[in-house]
Amino acid sequence: MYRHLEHRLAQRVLECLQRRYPGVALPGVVVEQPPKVELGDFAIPIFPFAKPLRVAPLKIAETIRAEIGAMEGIAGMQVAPPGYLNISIDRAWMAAALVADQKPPTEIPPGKILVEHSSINPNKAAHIGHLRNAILGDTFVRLLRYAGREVDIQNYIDNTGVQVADVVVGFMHIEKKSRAEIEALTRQPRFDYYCWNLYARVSQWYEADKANRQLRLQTLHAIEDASTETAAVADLISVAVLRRHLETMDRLDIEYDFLPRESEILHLHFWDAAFTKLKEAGVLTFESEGKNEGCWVMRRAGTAEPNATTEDTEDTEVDKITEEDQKVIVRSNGTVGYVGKDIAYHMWKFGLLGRDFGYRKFYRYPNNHDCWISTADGEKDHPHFGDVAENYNVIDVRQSEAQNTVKEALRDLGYGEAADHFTHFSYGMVVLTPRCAAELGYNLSEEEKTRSFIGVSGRKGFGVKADDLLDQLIVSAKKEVDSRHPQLSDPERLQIATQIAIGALRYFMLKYTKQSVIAFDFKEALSFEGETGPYAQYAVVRATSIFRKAGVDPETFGQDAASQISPADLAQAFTGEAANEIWELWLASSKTSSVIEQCIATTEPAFLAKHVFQLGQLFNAFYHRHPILSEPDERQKAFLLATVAVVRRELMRCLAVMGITVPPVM
RNA sequence: GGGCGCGUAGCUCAAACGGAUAGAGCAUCGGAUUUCUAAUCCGACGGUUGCAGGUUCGAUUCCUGCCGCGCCUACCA
Repeated sequence: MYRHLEHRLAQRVLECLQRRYPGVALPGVVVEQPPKVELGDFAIPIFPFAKPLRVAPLKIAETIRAEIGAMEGIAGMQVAPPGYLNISIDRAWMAAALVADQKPPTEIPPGKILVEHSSINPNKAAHIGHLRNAILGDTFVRLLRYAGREVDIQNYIDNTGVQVADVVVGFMHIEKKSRAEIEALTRQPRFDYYCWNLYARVSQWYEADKANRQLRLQTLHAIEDASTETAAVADLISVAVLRRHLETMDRLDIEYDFLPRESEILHLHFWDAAFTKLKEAGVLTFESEGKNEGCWVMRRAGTAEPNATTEDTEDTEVDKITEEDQKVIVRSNGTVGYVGKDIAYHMWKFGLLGRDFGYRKFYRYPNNHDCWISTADGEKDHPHFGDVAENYNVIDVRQSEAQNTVKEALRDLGYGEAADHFTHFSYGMVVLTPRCAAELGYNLSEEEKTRSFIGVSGRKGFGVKADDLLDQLIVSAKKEVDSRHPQLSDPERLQIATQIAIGALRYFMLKYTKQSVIAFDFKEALSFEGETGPYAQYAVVRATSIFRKAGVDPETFGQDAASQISPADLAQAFTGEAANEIWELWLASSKTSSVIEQCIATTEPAFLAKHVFQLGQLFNAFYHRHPILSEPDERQKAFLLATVAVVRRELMRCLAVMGITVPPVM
């Protein structure tokens, strides 16, 4: 409702100005919140209009106030120096809408959205960096679904790359294991941990004797040919590790719909179809000399085009790209690189390739949801993937240039629409503090000791594994739950501890803005106090507890409250100086849709985490100041209970979007 | 060398589109529970927003230069 009002207000103000000053080009109306509730609920800075209108800000504000007319939901407007228009919401009106949980209809853009996230190399256990990716991606999916959008979740699997090849080398050439032995190993619990250690050993083995690297190339080559024994082993390993990744992410309530694999992009010749179109459109050029002789190259994204400004229509001569600005797409030996495959894959995503994967069911979640995987020959009946209107790739910032190159390739192919709806959801790395590195027993080199942080390295086997972190969080939470609720059964306490652990982990990964580098530290990640997931969960638990003691069901209380509390009661409750504090809580509760809209528009889930914390803070302060069950005035008591019901509902909603559930007690 | 990003309190981070007195958490110190759970609340302490200019009514935010740090810049993925 807040969001609806916000939009309507901005529109009305603009209309008012256009009516009063016709023909003048005006900047957009910005709606923000005044620094204090006493000043009002919305604030519109008028300064930007002063120049184009050639009128003093205060005077313009006064004009709007006088001429805008009545608006449903708005109680009044005030002009504030040096040039703000402050607007007060009709508190009783807004509160009644909130109690009744009214949602104004919204227009939902047509078309399906594809969110690609996780995309972990299937050669070792997932670590904290992958957790950040998956949690950001999954939360973004939940944001979109909350906004009514249809979303497909894809997890791209690079099962034929160097990283898988390295582990295959480890099994076949260092450990000299047979296919049957490897198969037996894949059935052991946490096979991905085994691979984690082996992968680190392979890297050392390469270091020890450079000649060993020959095997990497041979193996890589063999994997691409599906008929080889090596390819069979690689498939065995990558599928087993992939399954482990799905299990790990499922612990956090993260699910996928489809797992497209690089092997199918190769075997179903996606690239051939894309290559033809890229050549026809002149996106790729053949280099006949220089260091990239014999390669098909394209311009790297972000490098300037020579005559971008001068628009000569007749100049069809292909612009020479300097070697430095060239991105090799097809190598001189005829094989295609990663960016090329990615271009083909993205053409498929937008339904522009003219080819499709085969599909088969791969993994069934406990809730019976099926996750599909790509295959050469698939099942006849399968859901329709791809052909989407919008695409978001959750990939860390190091791939910005590659992502932009794919986007520009789409644009240069003439698919401007697709390029415009291609979004690289970029985020910063998770790194380790030197203290954390020391706790993990890692010996820092002299050079590393001087740094403020150390990067996670799968190659060195250096990092915090996702399952380990989650296990540690659960143990830590369980200790607290055990001491607080000894009367509960052990499985019940474990269940609660798990919910708290997930809440802490997901909140931790979401509270930082996405571009910031997270310096991982066990002390902060394992904290359950202050700005954390458990803080917000605890606020809801307290709210639930009030209803339990009052013998009222909070879920159905809304409808009852709407009939029991009259608009006059609400108006009464929000009058007077002291009422500002409770109103602030209602106001914050009304913002869910507005905050979620902002998160989507800016691809920034951290705003929601911030909002949840602020709402929790306001509620906890309210909780301390207002004893509810002992309130003698029945009408006041009903109002306070309605307040708790609304805050509880909105907090749970926001937490659900973050993938966080709330235990019955804490 | 070129490109992208970052630099805010002791530490970790906010402040979308330039706006009202730059805010939180942690840490430190001092308080609060006969009450709906103290995983909570209240208070104190803590700032030349890396440096120097510029743009303007107004700059943490935009522009230029400099300093420091990170990433990208492979016929790897």
